[in-house]
Amino acid sequence: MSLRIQPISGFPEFLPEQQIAINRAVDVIRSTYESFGFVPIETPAVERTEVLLAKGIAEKEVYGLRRIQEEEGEESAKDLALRFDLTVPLARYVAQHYGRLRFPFRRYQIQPVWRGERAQAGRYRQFVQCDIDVIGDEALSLEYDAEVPAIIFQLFRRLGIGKFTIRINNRKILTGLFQSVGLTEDVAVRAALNTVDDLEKIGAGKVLHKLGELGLTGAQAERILHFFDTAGSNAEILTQLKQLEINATFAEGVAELEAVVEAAPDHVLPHLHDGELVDVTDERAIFPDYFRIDLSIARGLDYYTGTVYETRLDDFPQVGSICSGGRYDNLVGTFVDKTFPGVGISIGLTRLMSRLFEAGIVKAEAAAIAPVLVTVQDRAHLPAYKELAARLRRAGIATEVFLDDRKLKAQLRYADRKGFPIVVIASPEELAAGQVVVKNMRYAQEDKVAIAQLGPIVRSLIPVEFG
RNA sequence: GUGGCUGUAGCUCAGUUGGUUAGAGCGCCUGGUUGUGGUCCAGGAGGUCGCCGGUUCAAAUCCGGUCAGCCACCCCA
Repeated sequence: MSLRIQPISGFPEFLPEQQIAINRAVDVIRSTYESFGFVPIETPAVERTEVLLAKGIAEKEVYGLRRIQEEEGEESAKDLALRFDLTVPLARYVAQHYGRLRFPFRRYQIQPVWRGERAQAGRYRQFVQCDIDVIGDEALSLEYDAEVPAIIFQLFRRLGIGKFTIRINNRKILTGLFQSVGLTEDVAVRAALNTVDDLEKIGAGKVLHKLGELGLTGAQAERILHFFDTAGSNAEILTQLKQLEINATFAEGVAELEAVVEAAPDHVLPHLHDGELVDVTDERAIFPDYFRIDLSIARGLDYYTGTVYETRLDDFPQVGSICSGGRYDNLVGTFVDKTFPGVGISIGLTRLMSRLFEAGIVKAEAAAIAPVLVTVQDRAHLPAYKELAARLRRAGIATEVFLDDRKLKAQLRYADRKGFPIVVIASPEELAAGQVVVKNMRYAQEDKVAIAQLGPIVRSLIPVEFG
């Protein structure tokens, strides 16, 4: 019998060498988040559909859940669904547990989400998000809006993903702007937000046309469009914005944006630490080059109320956003009659990693996760070979023993193909003499060493990427 | 969901105007005698040519259907 084994489009899986690289990236993400005091949580893959759709997420993007054989009265596909992001489940989680949480509640969450759209390069139907969010009780300082992009900057610098730009804006600026030309209905404002969000992609002409469809006169649409010509450094843009007298909402957005942009650099560590190595680059000095105001960023999700972020790789703009988020003052309030403003951001890990592999920025070569392979020459002495491995593991060195009955040649080929940097070889005679051969596969160099010295000697040969 | 392109070995692909036992590269296995991989050489395993139906003496090759994949739109990490 042969079943269909083709992959399902949009549901990615990776080879070991890639998964190892992904996991290493997750290690960096997790440790960076934790270094800022975020605590981990996980939430179920499944939520009630009404919870997921409470804040205007498009229904057609959500996967329903049901048993293949449903029974009468059982919760079905229209009642239960796979989560679409990690932010809405977080809001539900906070609404449910707020009595036992400490605020400001800082959590990170690294889990898959599902979206029912057609897959494409860099666009998946299942992908992993790495979120951080801060939720306040009643109030939440704008300092948190400033901290979030600083953390992301530091994290991406540690990951070494090449040049990127975190673009920031404040929705109140755009909302105020649209209100000033007579768009008062939420629906109309939202439509206008989505339109200008596409400015870079669809061009000025189409944006003008779409704004016209929303009821703006030609002059008003031109005025809106002209607003997006505002350019320069962050400070220059802010100066120009402050000179405009639009309305209270607009002014509030500008003030918030200014506060966030000014506070952000203080959250950046001056230098990157990688174990004992310290990069001499002044991270605070280069930060402004990676963190820029972009007035056309609006974000598609409805729940954002103020600050919004969107991050792209400078060399691969067509990939789209790899990390975005923002401020949501009313999301938790959807589920409980209290006020818990929040701000957060999400890294699209699957998209990010798949692009880094493609571009060769991250190398996925070795499929070995242990640096050492102990080969077996004489199966009559298997216990002695196993003891060699145990000795290495006791020394904290991950080690694999080749247990199949194959020739040494085949065992070495296996070591080569899988990418072990170090191989231990020993004949029964050598074992009896308390000695083994340690082979460095990369430099084709061998040394005969005393078994008693195996741990320290092997450790000195382990390449950095094996930790 | 809509439109365009594609569907041949594990992977990337070639297959002349339809004509004998369907090919290449990579990968995999074996060997090239002395415990030693990565290079080279020789040999080998592996395919009902996405699936179903039709035209034909004859179909991977033409036609119809179907399924799947890729790209664009929508939307977004």
